[in-house]
Amino acid sequence: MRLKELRKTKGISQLKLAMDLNTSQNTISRYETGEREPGIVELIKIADYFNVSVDYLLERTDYPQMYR
Amino acid sequence: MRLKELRKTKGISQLKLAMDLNTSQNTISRYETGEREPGIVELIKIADYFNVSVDYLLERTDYPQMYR
DNA sequence: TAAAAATATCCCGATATGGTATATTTTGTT
DNA sequence: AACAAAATATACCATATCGGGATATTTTTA
Repeated sequence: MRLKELRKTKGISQLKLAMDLNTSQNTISRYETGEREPGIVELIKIADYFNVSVDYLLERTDYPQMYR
Repeated sequence: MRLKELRKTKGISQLKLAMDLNTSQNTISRYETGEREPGIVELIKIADYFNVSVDYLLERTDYPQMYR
């Protein structure tokens, strides 16, 4: 997950992100370290928050172009 | 999830899909009925299988264009 | 309309998840 | 450099969620 990178770019702390997403700081930490994985709902919340596609968030760059 | 639709388009049964994805038929059924949600790994497997983006799979059509 | 195929659901053990609390690390100030 | 504060990571734990096997139900086919 490109979470840490996106968060850093936005210049916010795990705590602020956590509050904005209605979750807790340690949960964000775990996503970033890869210790835990968010469910689909949370995944979409995160993508929306940073205005990126889920594919981008998941670092899926290597897919065909005319990909729906 | 646009799973049922994709599967139907491909004209395969839940069982065949399950075997191809190394899982069981009831798991596919539950994804399709929305009773359960796949984790990220499974989600990506499914997107790859059908050659679609995760966003498409998740029916995320309503996002800005120059979206990374 | 009976058999076969496909799909949905029940039950259950195993695993993963998220929260609180706490430890550790990093950053900033003097 | 030393200390305080902020930021991040980890331990423990209760609970939720997951997936499988078995089975029920529905749909398709002959």
